[in-house]
Amino acid sequence: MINGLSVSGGQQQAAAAANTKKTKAKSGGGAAITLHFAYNNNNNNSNSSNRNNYNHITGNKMDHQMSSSNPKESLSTKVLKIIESIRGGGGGGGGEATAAGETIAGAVAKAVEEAATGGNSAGGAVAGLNWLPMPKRRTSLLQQAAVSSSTSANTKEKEQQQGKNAIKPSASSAGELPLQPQRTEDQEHAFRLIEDVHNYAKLQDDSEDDGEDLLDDDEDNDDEDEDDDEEEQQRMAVPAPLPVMRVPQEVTRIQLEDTEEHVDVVTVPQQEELVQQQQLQLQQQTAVETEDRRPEHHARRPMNAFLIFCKRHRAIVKERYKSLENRAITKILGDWWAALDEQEKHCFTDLAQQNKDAFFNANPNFKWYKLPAPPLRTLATRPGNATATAASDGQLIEEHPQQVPLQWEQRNELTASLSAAKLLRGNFFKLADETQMGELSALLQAQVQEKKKECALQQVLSETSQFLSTHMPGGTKRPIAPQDSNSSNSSEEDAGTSPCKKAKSSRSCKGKIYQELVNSGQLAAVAKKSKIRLNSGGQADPGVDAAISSPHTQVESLEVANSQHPRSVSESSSSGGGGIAGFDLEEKIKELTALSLDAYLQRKRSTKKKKKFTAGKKQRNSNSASAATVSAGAGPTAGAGAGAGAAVKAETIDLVRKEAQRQAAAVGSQKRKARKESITRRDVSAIEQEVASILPLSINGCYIFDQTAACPDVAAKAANNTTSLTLSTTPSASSSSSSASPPLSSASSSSSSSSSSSSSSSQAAFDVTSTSDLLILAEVAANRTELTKSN
DNA sequence: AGGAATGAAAG
DNA sequence: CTTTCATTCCT
Repeated sequence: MINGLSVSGGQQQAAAAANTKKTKAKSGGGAAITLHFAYNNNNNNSNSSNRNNYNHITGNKMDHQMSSSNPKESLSTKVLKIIESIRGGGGGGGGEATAAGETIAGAVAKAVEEAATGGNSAGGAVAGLNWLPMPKRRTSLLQQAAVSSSTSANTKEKEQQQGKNAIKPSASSAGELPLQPQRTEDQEHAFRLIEDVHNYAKLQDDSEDDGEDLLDDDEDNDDEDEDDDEEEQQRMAVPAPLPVMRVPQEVTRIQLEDTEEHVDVVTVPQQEELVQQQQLQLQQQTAVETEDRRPEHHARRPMNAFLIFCKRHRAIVKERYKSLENRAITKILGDWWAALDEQEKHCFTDLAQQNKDAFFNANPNFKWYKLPAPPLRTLATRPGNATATAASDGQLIEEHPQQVPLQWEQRNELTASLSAAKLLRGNFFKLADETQMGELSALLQAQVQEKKKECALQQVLSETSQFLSTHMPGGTKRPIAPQDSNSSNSSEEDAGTSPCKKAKSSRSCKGKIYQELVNSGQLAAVAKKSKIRLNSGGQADPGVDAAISSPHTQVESLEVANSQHPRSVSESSSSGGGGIAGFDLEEKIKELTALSLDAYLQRKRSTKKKKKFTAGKKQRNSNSASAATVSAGAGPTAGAGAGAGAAVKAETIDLVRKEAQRQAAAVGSQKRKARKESITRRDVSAIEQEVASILPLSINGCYIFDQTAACPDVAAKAANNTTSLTLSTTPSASSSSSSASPPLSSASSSSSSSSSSSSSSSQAAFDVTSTSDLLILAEVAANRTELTKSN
């Protein structure tokens, strides 16, 4: 029943959206208002940063309207009746809906009024939506659905019309009209249409949809086909009156999933212009999302421990060495990983194992080898690339997807998703009943934005760990299409199963939430309120951010993180093992203790020193010139940190290489040959060593290495280092010193290393100064690579 | 059985 | 391109 209501609303809205040309202003406006209202009530918690403002605004408007307009019982009653009638076969759900309807009757009536003003019945539907068990997301979903429908409607309408005949147009017209009977017939048609739509959707994917639901849609569709036909029919029944094909799908998705509050944009749109703009944006976003989503058809391989490690620490390393190329960072990460103890690795390996288990659980059929080598994501999934590549891929995939790829995991996911969806539903209901309802009432009565935010935040925080985190993906949709796309598919249902996707989604949401919190300054309060897990989960982000953002505190933060996180990690790991609850791989990753890069560097230093002492004495001879230069540069700079090491460091290169080799050998984890790795590792080790030697200086000097500006000392040191480095490098071979301009780093290093293995560009490395350490590092890295290559 | 190949994340 | 790792395919 409830679903039906929501569905109806969604349809209407969708229809309105579809009709945008015609009745955009009225229908859209009314729908938007109603949506807003609903959103406010339900989503208070949801958090979204921007939304709050909009929501509040809308809420205020709503209130005014509410107060001003007398509830039209007749309308409300009609709506209720209609809903009931729709529910008809629904059964159990009806009772709840009715009860809720009574309580909310006033709201509904108001909504109806609004709708009447807008010319749409959407208001009623929306009001109905408010109660819907689906807590936050539903409303948002509904909104999204409406939006997506509007956006997608444009695109899909054609297809639908083509495939489905004229039904849709009639529907659109009907959609404008208030809810009307003939549901049985309509329903039937709707069902048929829906099925068709599903088929289309499968083919086309979810491109239109939000970004979240792709998998869900697929799953839903499949489920429908296989299992959930009945449920879907019931659900679908509501939408039937409205012809729009897409809406039903979206609605179903909404029900199952709980996307999130993307609606922000949607919420605002009372005015035509705004609506149109939003629609445009949405369309673009949706397009991007759609594109992104498609590639996901194929389940991605679960990340291994190392990748998880990279995911967790890449940002940290990158933060420290901004100038370094991603590849160089990867190398460092690889070396770092190699340097880690089993215990340290255990967290990651364990998490990887869990993730893998969950993943295979989710899709038992998954095969590592996708023989046909489907287009897959490659670049497409990537955030930056997503659009262009995704588009092409998406098209390709669209046609094929189901046909070929069916095999993969979809079915499995579907099955799993069903269970997950059920679980989610149950949870949602609980959530809706407990949290939101109370808040809704409270909100209705007293509307304090702050309170709302707090409540929302609290709830979000509390819930985030479990559901929201998993579902959140859509929240960020608009701003960040790619992530959403990734997370979107599996996010909901996968909650139980597909970690990766969820993680992404959760991330973005959390990030937003966190930002909001920070902005509002309520973070602390919220954290306190939320407590425990929230702290681990919620703070995890902040902690990371803080660590990254504030260089000074980095070390401390890292330490703190280590101290704190371990608990969380242990908890997560332990709980995760049994917990199951959606595997938020991201959360877990975040929770994983962030190993301190400093510790790693120090280790390296120490190892180097030791080796140097031992081996250094023996072989100081080899490259005296280079060593001398290096020592000269490094020695002074090293100062406090390296201290004794400085002089010793002079040996550098040869020793470094040897050490690298030794380390590689020592690592031994490698099953395979030393092969390239030895080479690469050599490079890496060399780079790291150099970096370490250099960095310590900066670190010691400022202790916080803000990198760029940081302290004057740092700059000076950087200059020194650069010179020394350049010197050291120059003698050997080419000069990586691309430093021409500050922005060099990656480009320069890459170019130098790749392009000129020889000494093509030996120029002024001295310029660097500005970027300081990072640049130096980059240069060093480049030099290393060159050196290794040359050698 | 072992080597080669593949792809997972992230720029 | 780059890392490690897990997996599969091929010889």
